[in-house]
Amino acid sequence: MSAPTLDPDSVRRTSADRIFEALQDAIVRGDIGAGERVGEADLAERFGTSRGPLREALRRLESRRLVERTPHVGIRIAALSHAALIELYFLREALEGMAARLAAVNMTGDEVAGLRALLATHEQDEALKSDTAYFQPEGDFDFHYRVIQGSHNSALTQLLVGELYHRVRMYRYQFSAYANRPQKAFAEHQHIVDAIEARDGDLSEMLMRRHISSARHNIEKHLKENS
Amino acid sequence: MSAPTLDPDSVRRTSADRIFEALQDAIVRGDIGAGERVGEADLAERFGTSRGPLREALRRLESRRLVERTPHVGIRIAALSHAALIELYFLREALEGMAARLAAVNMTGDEVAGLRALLATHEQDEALKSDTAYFQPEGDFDFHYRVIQGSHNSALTQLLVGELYHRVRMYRYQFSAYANRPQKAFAEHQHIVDAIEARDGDLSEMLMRRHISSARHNIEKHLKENS
DNA sequence: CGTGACTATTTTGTCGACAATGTGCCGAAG
DNA sequence: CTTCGGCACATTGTCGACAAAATAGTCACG
Repeated sequence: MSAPTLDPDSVRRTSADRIFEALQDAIVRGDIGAGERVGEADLAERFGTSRGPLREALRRLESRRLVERTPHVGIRIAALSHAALIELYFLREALEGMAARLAAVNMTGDEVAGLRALLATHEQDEALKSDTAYFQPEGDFDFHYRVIQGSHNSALTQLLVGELYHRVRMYRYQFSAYANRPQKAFAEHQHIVDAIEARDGDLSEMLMRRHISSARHNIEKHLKENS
Repeated sequence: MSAPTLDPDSVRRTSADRIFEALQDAIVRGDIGAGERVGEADLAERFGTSRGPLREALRRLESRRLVERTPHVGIRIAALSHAALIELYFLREALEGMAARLAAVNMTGDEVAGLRALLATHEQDEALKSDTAYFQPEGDFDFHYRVIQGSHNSALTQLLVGELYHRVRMYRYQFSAYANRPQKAFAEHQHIVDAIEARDGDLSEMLMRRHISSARHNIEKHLKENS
């Protein structure tokens, strides 16, 4: 039963798609420095393809604001600024607050149960790493991702997952001034799930907004200290 | 003083940019029917260019959700659905509510004065057309556009202007089930400006949310009647 | 008569070459 | 010595041709 090419989607995956993902990953992780100027020919050779697919990947990254382009001049990786990061968190507050409100109404019983199970696994991880006091980003993303999906509003989901989250991840990787408040964040996640389970939309939104607002304040504090 | 090439930006305008704008306009206005399948070669010939720039324009339209693409199959103009339109208005409620709140804090005195002046011109137009009871879309967009800009939050502005508004315009053109409540909308605009001028962020957000919510209810009513 | 596989056509994906534009360097004039 | 102008280089924009994939039509078989 082990088919030669078992990937269900990679068959349909075009070369531009692969470059897009690889490049996005490289940018998010900081392998290519923020603000750095890059040439199309270099990148094409680096990823083993021609300039055609590469340009398509770049266009997509441009629309996600991960690269900036000026005609006839070239492209550069998006520059990171403290102000832009704060703006992003204000956006998240409004959008994920809305998501939490909708999730309280629209999430199915199974989805709520899944969210609870996710928190249970986090609790175990947390118990183990309570000393290091380091909240691994992936778990946090998982939680927020599920709440967003739970809104059952596809326009909202696409906006958050497809546009904003990559930028948030980029900042998380490259400004290490983050989280370090795992217990608090975990407790807040719990309260949010409680409110969703109680189908209390108002409370869910309020708790989510406060959760993200706290994260923002934490970031602002770190940024001020390190400058 | 009439220079030969007086355009400040079109010098730097690439062919793909022109196609992008032209195609976007054609889609928004409905010259190309929603849901219709289109071939790259046809479009390229239709716009008098080759497939290279056209594909770049299509990628951009795809990221704005105006066209949908499946690899190796082709592209089709985004389909319009009632559900998607309602989702869009919920998004606007959250985002423009946030914009109004920020505008109340961040708008300069000149910007507020400009907003007042805009409403004055609307009032004149409105007085003339009060019988036809038809609120021209451009004026409404102008108002919302200025409030968004007044937020002085570039991430928010780019999101609303660069991603959402074209879709809203598309629905406005193609579902004619709209507005027909010019006096009410105009009065709501006035109240929003009042709140902004008073630097009352809470009230500004509330009024903007209610304004958009009313528009949504109006649309829902129209949609129900025409089906 | 219906269903399945195969082939042919159409459409998209990819590539390399050419043209156009912007940038930086170099030299000459003030 | 500084500044303006022109030239050469490098990079991006555009184009046409080729390759790969999917759809649709057709034919044979049950």
